[in-house]
Amino acid sequence: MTLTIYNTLTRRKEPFESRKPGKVQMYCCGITVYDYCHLGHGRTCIVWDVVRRYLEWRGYEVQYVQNFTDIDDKILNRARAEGTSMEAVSERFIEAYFEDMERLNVRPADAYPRATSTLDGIKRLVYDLEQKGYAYPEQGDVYYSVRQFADYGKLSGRKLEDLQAGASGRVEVEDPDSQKKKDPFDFALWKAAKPGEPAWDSPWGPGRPGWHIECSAMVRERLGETIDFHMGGGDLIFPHHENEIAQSEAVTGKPLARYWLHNGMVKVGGEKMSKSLGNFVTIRDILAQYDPMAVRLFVLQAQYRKPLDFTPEALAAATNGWKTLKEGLLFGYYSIINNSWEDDSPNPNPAPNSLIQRFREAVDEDFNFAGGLAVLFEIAKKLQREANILVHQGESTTSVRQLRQQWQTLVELAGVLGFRAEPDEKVQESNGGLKDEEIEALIEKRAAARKEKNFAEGDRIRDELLSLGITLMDRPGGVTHWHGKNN
RNA sequence: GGCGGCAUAGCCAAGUGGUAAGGCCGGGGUCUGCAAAACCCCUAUCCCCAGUUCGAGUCUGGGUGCCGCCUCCA
Repeated sequence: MTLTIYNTLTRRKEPFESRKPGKVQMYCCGITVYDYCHLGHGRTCIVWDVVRRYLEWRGYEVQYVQNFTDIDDKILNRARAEGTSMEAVSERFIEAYFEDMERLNVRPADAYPRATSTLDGIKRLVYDLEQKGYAYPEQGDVYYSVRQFADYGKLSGRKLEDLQAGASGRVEVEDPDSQKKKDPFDFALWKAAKPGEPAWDSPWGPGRPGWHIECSAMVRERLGETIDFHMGGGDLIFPHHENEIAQSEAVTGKPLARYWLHNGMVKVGGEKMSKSLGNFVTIRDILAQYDPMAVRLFVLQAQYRKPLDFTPEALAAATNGWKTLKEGLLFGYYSIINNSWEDDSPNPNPAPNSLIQRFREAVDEDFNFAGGLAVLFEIAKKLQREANILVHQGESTTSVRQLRQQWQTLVELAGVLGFRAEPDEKVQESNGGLKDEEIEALIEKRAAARKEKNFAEGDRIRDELLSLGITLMDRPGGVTHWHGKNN
């Protein structure tokens, strides 16, 4: 079976071949640390986290690097507004980033280079570009000359003639800085220091790096001239990734990345979630209301390249879906099942698992996690059913060995998708503070009342127990079973 | 204006030319004094039109609608 991946560069699905056998190098454009992450960032992080996990599960040794942009106007503005330093602001939000990601169960990257720690590499790259005639200094700034790079536009599928300066309405074409450029699409590699701004020494005078150059420098420094995957949000295709290609490939003459992968945007009310529109919801706000794994499920149920609408209804649906998966994942922890496993001889030669095959076939097709999830749900539903039958009726028609194998399969596949389920001990142990004997006594009292057709009293006792989290089940034959919230 | 993408049941959503995965919601049934829990079952011809084909959600052309990008963006 072959892993097939949609490559933005070629606009096609291509069979995946790593550069070095068994090894994959990935670089993901991270965040500018001037605020808390919103769900859009969350989606990006979750999607590439799972891609990484999947590749590892497929047997690759993955090297994963993600940057923090910690030199930027927006960070500076925030620092000014708060009367602190750029460094203080970025430190704060980097810390918040890690907290959010830990909760979402996003595995840490192997390295998190920052712009401030990559200045030597950045300056070297700017110098190399200047030497090769791709960059020109202007009043302490240094600009990249897009006309020098013949392939400019190959990633985003644009030609310079097609580009319309200022079409996004974000930049004043009459901006004084624009006047320094030879071409409106030239972009800054290095910006001369302005009074009161943090600055670093350079051959072009004190200043700070432009945005695009840090990623080129980080990839070169940490991973090499050509990597396997370069990832990021779809809004980075142009100009950010286009410019990275221009910078890196002008110097090395080699492809920066073999596969360019982009995830779709999160939308709110039909529009892209973004800081500038003010329609964003931070991850921590969402997690105050929803289970992190429900958020993960919400993200992974959509094809990663398509837009994903954020609505309370969708999150609620994901929350319910997660309950099912969680129950399946916790199947092996139910003592009634677990105990009987002890005697079961280990499966010496597990047969080729068709469930795993189906999962792999689905996900191999351009990371179709939604398709893979269908397999997880199939197993989880089965286990949920079996667990209920065991709890309610005491026996199952499925062999213990089979159940265990399915549970292990579910745990394995859920792990690939980054789902984490922990038994909720607090709920499990709470029988409303009552001892088993006390509960049994109440049930007997209720049985007596019911025998006398005093259903009002019987229902009162049932409601009382229910309010303590104990559910009663009247089985045929007048037998009443009970269980706490968590079985 | 340019480039690109998307349109599948009430909602979310998968789908590699051969008669539509999965999730959520909802409905029906079994059981029950009534419930609860549990179990079982049910819910689409794929935006419109025209082609290619023995056969199209799946390819081609046209249309309509929505979205993203065009130097802040995940």
